[in-house]
Amino acid sequence: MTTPQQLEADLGWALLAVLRSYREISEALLAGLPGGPRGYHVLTTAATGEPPSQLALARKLGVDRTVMTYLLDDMEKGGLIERRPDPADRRARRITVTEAGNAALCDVQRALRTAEETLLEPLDPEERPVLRHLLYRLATRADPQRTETTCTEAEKLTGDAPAC
Amino acid sequence: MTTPQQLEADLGWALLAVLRSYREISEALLAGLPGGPRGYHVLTTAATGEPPSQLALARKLGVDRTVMTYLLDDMEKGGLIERRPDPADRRARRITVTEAGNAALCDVQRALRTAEETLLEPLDPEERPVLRHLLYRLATRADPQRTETTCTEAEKLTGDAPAC
DNA sequence: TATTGTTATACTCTATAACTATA
DNA sequence: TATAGTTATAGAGTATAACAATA
Repeated sequence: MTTPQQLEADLGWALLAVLRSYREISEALLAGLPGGPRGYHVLTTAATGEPPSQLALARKLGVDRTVMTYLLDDMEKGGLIERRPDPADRRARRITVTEAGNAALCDVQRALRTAEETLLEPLDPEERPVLRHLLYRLATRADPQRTETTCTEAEKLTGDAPAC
Repeated sequence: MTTPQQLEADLGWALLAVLRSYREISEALLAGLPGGPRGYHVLTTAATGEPPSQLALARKLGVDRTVMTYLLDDMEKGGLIERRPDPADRRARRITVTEAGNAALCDVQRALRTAEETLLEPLDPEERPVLRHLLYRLATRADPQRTETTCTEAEKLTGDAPAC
């Protein structure tokens, strides 16, 4: 029979399986959002700090810049983001999140928080933050610039009311 | 500023980022294998226990059965697997791993083991098995039948020599 | 000359539908 | 009638190439 060490050897399989579960439970939540899961990542990235260029967004999400054009087209039509000219470089466009975009982001974030806890339910309550912490440290190692929007932060940037 | 709790909130992002790193470092390893990452998963699944049907494999990998046909075509051409008629159901085919397939599986598994440790290097040595364990428990929750091939087991099944 | 963003095109991947053979 | 597997076709998603504007 296989030992626990051997059972836990296939890290890639485990990662993929967990991500697949995550996608299943979050799919419904993100279905209404223009751009889906990617649209959500664009919102979280664009809502924090300096409005990023399209190219910076594309690199951060790991997609081609042409894909980013189509994605932002949808999100702009949906009223979630705006393309503003970069005063320092007239080739580039800065992606800013609209009020509606911030509202949508907050809604989705709250729903995702619940969905994530559902995903982690098989673990003991004290194990859940451990997994989050370890995963996050690995993830930021791969992308050290990463910072995350919180609802309150997003609202500060737009000068918006609470609601979140 | 964001607190650690807030920073670690986006589980989906962290999972995806880590999986992306994993794919980067394993890409080269799996490039030569017919079927790539999926071919590897087919090998690990088919090398353990009863040779599965194509449909069972498709469900386990989360792909359409037509995709499985093409995937197995490539792997059969590459000499890694064989399609054998199921004696109990002449519609179905049992996928068995050839000797060459087992050898390839062992090679890839050994290389992946190293690659995984590279991925986990940012963590302290005692944290690495913790992450593996937590991820694996979540993953098996989603797919409770999961068992994993070990090289020695695969060799037992084919009556093969060690080499791994 | 290189870079940002857009558009058109081609390619890859995946799913749908129709078929054969079994059950 | 339903299921396992195959094949052909259509669709979605993605990348490549060419372009305009700017650096």
